[in-house]
Amino acid sequence: MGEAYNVMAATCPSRTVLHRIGARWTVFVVNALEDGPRRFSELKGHIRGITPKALTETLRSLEADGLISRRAYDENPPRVEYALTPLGRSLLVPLRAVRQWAEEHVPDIEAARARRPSDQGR
Amino acid sequence: MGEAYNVMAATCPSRTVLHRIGARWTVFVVNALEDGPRRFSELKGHIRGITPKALTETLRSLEADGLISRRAYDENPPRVEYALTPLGRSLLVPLRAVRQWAEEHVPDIEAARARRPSDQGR
DNA sequence: CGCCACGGTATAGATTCGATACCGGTATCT
DNA sequence: AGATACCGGTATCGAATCTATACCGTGGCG
Repeated sequence: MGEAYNVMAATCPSRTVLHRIGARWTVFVVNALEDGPRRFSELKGHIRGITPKALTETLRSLEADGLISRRAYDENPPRVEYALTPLGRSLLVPLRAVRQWAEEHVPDIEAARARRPSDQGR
Repeated sequence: MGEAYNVMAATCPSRTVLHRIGARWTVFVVNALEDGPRRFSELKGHIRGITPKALTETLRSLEADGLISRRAYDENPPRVEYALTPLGRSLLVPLRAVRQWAEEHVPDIEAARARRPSDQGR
């Protein structure tokens, strides 16, 4: 089953998969699509701080990997909707857990950082 | 309770937490420590392809955030052991799920990439 | 006409990353 | 004694990546 691939092997294809998942904005975009399709500028507004370039690249990558779908309507002003595919929805499960962990453990991590002021900035 | 923080807000501290989790090698290092303490060169050998620089930086960051502990023994040749803290162990749960997802869905993603040869390289 | 909405591109500068070489201290081999 | 090896890292440098910011084309509307 899941035993055929091993992320620890340098040449394993799961490496590139994990790399994509770990890319800077993937967690945000996938989480932002959990409630259904969204437009480009909705995503840009919801994920604060993302630049249009970063959003475009993330969406293109996720689309190439079959995690999201892109649907352009021939209207004006233009309308483009992005949605999770079933595969993307299955990824949402572990990524939502990561997001929740991050939100829940902020105080622990801030406390740890405060304990080592020298490393604080990074 | 996890409601106090929201990763979608640009200024929310959970952002920096999620950024750290999503850093290039974090998933690998945390997963590599799941079975107990390991030495620097054990980690380097186990996580194929990681450079010493990347490993050092990842370990320092995780230590600063209280996710792993570093213990240096005064021996020769030198010995340094890294281990997950309880906090790090709690992060292992969602990260192991991410790793498993990656290993399980390699075929799906490779199929999706094959369907769009133009975007394949990235 | 003049301006706005939308879904992006273009460009440039800062940051991070990876590959590779090297280091200090001690034990062990010849 | 001298050479060599082990361990846990640094140092350096060029390449890849990310951010900020400005801009664009199409078409509708007042």
